[in-house]
Amino acid sequence: MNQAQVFKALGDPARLTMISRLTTAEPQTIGELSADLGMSRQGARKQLKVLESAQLIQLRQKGRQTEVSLAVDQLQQARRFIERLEQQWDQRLHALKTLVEGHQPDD
Amino acid sequence: MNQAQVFKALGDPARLTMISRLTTAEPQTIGELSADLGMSRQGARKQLKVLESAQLIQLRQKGRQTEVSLAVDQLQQARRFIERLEQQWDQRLHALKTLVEGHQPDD
DNA sequence: GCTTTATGCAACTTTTAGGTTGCATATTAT
DNA sequence: ATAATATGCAACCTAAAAGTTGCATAAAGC
Repeated sequence: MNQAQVFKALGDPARLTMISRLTTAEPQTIGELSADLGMSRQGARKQLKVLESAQLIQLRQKGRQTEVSLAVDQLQQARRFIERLEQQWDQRLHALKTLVEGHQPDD
Repeated sequence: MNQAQVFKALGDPARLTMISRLTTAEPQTIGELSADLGMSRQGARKQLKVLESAQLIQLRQKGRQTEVSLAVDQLQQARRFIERLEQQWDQRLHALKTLVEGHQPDD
């Protein structure tokens, strides 16, 4: 799984709305999730496919309807990715600070 | 600042590379950051503009060159956004679990 | 069996993104 | 002064994304 792809999938208001809805109630059917997004059912369906390819959701056939559930793992990985960036960034700052202090022993 | 816009900005390999580079060395000039991305300087410049509109980086003119630095705040907000989603999700699971246990007092 | 519901898929249009080339310009170095 | 460097901006091209409409179909309800 490509990290950029996951962020890209999250980078759309409609898709972010659907993800957010899934955190509060789950599973939901494709029909439920596709309502009130200001677009056609088929339009929403396309966005769900994007989320599915990014492995942010899972689909499961249930009779004539399809249940959608959140794949929290992928969300977690996205968060951790950002976390690592933040860590790298401030590790560098600390290293820099130590270096500077080393050159000025009397603080 | 729009949350989807930030994720969208992160949702491209070249842009993610630039952000990542900035966590390890900063500030860098536009020229430095634009090298080795497999695209022209002007192409890279466009991507930097995307990152700037998403407020993930800041530009600062310095003579004939421009320094680019990371705006960690925005990264932090993105991470927190995902964190909140994860929290909502597992708060719901706990609520559900409690509810179920309430109905089956003898576990 | 007939109808309604919940979907799927393909073709098409329009908008946005990603990237290029070409040229202009201000700053620094010689 | 001239040349080299570090940029900027606009026009253009191509490809991908976002969304639509129209039609097909399997499952459920009556």
